[in-house]
Amino acid sequence: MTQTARYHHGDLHATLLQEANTLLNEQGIEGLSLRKLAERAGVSRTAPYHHFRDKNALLCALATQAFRQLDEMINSQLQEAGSQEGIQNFVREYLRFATENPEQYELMFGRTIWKGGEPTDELKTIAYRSFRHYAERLATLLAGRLPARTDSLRVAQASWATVHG
Amino acid sequence: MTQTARYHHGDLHATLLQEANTLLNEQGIEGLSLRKLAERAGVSRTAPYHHFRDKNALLCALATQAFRQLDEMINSQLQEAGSQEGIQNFVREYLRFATENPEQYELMFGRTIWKGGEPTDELKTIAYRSFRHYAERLATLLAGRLPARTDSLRVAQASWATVHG
DNA sequence: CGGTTATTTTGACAGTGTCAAGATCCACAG
DNA sequence: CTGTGGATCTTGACACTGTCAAAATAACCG
Repeated sequence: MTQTARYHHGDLHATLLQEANTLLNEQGIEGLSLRKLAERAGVSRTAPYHHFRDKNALLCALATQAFRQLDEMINSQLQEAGSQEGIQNFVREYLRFATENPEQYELMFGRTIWKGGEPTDELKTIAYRSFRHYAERLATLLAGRLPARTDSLRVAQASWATVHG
Repeated sequence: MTQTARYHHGDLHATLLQEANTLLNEQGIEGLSLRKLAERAGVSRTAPYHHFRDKNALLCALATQAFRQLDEMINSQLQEAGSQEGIQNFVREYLRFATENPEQYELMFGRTIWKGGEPTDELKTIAYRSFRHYAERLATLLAGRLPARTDSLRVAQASWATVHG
């Protein structure tokens, strides 16, 4: 629906993303090669190039997907915005995402995309949007404290430290 | 002196480390290939393998070198341990190291070594030692505050955030 | 049916890390 | 001085990787 459907393969675009995700979880970010991916999808080595311009584009698409997922998680929890311990719950949920999906997390914030190759415009917009949602969410949860911007950084750093350790 | 000297090349071990460092600064961590390195050193592709078992070993050696440098910086500043604003000075110096040598910093703390390949024993010991020095230094500078461990983490996170942005 | 377009494949190229065998050279024993 | 040994380096090869060009195939639309 997002692109096309049912040609030779069926829907390679989706299949590739899906298989790339499992490959990412299995072998880590550096174990993800286009050729392995193509083989898993049952197509030839260069088939993915008609759905993603680059390997970088593929990684950006994966990261975008993960950001969407994170965003959804954030927004879904927004309704049960209790008061005090809602913060703990929120942070816990955020950390859970980071620890349960370490590879996607690395992909989202790591060097591979943001330093090496240029991130896609789509990725940039959704990343910034996600961060904005995140900051707003935190600002809502924090009634009287330091400015929200500072605290969001704090939490981001804490989650990083958690993943790091 | 550390290993050998003056055979065919002269002292490849040192030359390799040196050239690898400049290559690291020029092309970043992923632009560092053993073959380019060998070409720069004026030797054949597999020559480095008699001085470093792996590419990973080479990277670990580079990181070890950088840790030594950091350690030296920390210890050199230890003598002029003023009182209050000595902390700021220390942090500033630490951040300066991180921002002036971003590639080495990435190598020291980044994923490449600590996740992908296993770090060398030498690297691990000096990394832990460096961290210990760092923590002790901070504990000395902080008279009455939170326990030192927490604060050292804070500073580490801040430096990471700085490099990240 | 024919043609246009989307999709996929085959072949090729450059670059990477790494191993196995051979060549080269230095140092030191005889 | 000479040759043996071990350190050092090179050549050749293999299996990967990303990526491009050109050909082949299949679907759609008129």
